[in-house]
Amino acid sequence: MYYIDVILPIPLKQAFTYNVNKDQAVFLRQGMRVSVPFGKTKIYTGIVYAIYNNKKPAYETKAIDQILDETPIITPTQIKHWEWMSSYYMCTLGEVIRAALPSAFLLESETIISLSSERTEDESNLSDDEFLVFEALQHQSSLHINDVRSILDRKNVVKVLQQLLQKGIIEVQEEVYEQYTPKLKRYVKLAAAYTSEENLKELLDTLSRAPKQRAVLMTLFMMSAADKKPVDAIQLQKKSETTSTVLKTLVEKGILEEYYIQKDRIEFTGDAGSDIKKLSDAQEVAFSEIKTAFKKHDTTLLHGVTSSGKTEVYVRLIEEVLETGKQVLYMLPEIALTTQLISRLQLYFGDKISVYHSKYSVNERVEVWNNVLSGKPKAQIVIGARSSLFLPFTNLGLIVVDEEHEPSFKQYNPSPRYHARDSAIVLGNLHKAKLLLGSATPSLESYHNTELDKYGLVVLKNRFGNVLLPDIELVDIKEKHRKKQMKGHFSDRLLEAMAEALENEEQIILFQNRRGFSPVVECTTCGIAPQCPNCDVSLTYHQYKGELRCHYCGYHMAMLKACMACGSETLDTKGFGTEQIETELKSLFPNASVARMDQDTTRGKNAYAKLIERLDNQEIDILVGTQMLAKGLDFRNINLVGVMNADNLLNFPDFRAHERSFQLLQQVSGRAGRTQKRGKVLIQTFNPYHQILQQVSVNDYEGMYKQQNEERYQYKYPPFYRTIKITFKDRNLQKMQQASSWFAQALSQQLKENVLGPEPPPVSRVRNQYISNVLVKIPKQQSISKTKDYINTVHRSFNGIKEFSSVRLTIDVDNY
DNA sequence: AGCACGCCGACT
DNA sequence: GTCGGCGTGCTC
Repeated sequence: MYYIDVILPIPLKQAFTYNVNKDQAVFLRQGMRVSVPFGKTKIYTGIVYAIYNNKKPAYETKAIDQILDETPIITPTQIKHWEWMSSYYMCTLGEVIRAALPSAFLLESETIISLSSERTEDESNLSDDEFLVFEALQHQSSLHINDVRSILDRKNVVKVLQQLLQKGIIEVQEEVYEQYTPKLKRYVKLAAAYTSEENLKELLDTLSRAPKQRAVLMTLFMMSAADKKPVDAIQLQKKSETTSTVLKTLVEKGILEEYYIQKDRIEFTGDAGSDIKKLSDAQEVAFSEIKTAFKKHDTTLLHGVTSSGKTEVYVRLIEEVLETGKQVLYMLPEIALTTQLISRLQLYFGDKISVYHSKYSVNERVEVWNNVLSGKPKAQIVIGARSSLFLPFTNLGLIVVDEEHEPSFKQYNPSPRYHARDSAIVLGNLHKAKLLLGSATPSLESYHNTELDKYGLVVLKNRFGNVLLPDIELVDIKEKHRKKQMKGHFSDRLLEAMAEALENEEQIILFQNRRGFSPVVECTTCGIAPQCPNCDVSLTYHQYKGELRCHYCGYHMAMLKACMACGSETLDTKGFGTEQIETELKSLFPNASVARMDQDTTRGKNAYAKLIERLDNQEIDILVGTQMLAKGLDFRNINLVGVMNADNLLNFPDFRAHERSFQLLQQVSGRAGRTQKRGKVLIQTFNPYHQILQQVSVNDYEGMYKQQNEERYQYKYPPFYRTIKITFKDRNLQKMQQASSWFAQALSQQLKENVLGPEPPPVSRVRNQYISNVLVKIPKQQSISKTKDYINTVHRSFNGIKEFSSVRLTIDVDNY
């Protein structure tokens, strides 16, 4: 008897052992997929981890269902990388696998719900439950039955789904086995029987009374004579100006033969091979400095101010690596992965680029995966979001992590809660590849690492073409309020600058880090704000639908006419969002065309691209938006950027709030004045003397770094201490509190004062679940892996306590 | 995680 | 009397 250990994509620590026969054992390799029965009913896809015949397990083994691959789809290097991830981020290998493999690789024996592709019905006549499902599908492309159960918080969801199906809102997919379907293209050729000249002549004679069919044949001959390539059925139909019926008849008569060739979905057809732009002197210096740095350090940080032309430097570096025949991974945060950037890179590298991120369909992702695995030239450069680091590289030479400081490189949910930048560094080591981190505002950790000489550092101080950095001015709106120089949320200073810009036919960007109309509705009589019944937050007012919504669970209700608590009609809005700015603008500048960019307006597939296009065509004068604005927008005609209120960024309750504010404000400012004319940035704030704002206004990254680093040291935060956050959730408040206290106590037996909490987060209840956090701080000299071992030990004993079995627990390593 | 098994309340 | 609620325990 032979046995294999299989890793299943579920959050269970162990591998599972199945028996196979000798033939299977000889055929199987580590990294192949098998489908296996699991539990009473389910069939799962698993990855073969080990094959052996000596040690018989103590329990009965089941036989596998079938082998799904001819050759491994996962490389040994990937397995090593994933093992590191699972131990470092304290999750199971199965969870890593689930995140890593394109879902088409994992067969599902379940119903999958997605939004209908041809949706005509509007969403207004949906019941509450139906709307919740609809809303959830806006955020993730597909749901399982169980997701729907948890969203609606009840078991019987069939009725709701049937309604939605009937209304044409959703579609369901049932039990797909192998989900990947190759795209096939239809070709035609002359049947073998007619290839001899005699037969052909005879054939043409018999067709003399069928001129249409004859014409098709003649066109076919012409086409195959012109270029010796196979003749595409659709092309033939077009060229011979005929219908599909005629073609079909010819096939049915046995004169033509149809055949299919597998085709790649992603095909780059534009012109490629544009010459790589000549680097400016500064870029050239940076380029050679990077190469020098790489001799000493595998990882180097490129700190270049906004629009200093970092991309061109990457391009040169990539070009050099390509010449050695190695693969390149270029990672970007999801939001920065715009068509603008991709097509720019395609100009240089053409069809050597593959793109990999969440907007791509499962089939497209499988194709990229296979191309990378087999080292195809068209996947020599992969540009992608954080999940692209799971691809089966065989020969990686360089990883570029652009916008290295972006928080979206860290995955929060679901597990594995990995940081793509840090995981990329490990991946690079495994491949002995070089790593370049790039940012205009590096994260404190990375900059700190350059100070410790762990990373190399290369600086690009000036903007490309010596364009000046924008002039940043702080506007004291406390003062302006006092002097009654505010119109709504606009200071006279901002209005003045806007009027001038409009006069000059320049475009304006306004930044407000909050969507919706106004976050809180409050009764001015009794001071009570409407709360979400499921979560511990106030509801947000959305004007366009006349609704109050919860951003955490999706709960919504009609806007109130009177206060629920005291009945008086003195409801007022507090705080403000993008929507309100938009409304105010319409009365302040009735002639300007205003657009809004936030999660609500960029929901559809092409909405974002359309907005960009309109902006590019100067159809928009003023663009109001959230942080989405900060990335990748590169337009010539924007000279004024207004930040409506910097304070809500600075007051965010997180130890990184100041660093993040600096980064975000710098990024937003970078949108202004990308041409010769110097850009202008106005930042409205109640607190113009805040250190961070002062540092932003004079572009003092170093100063910010020094000061923040000092604070981190003082308060024992990263990069000096590492942190691990353990979260407890339960519907029952008491149980949750008991469980988290027990855990914290158990931890502090050994970790002493470095265990903080349990402490409820700012939003302490979401979807009727009470939440509490325990934070473990790890001093530099303390072993990280030993600390984790200890946490695991405590976790195991915790799992043995029956009273706590309903409490959900998650562990987030490096929770920043 | 997912699922079955098993034991208690509001309905035909 | 049943349908369905979620607590409990197991999965090679």
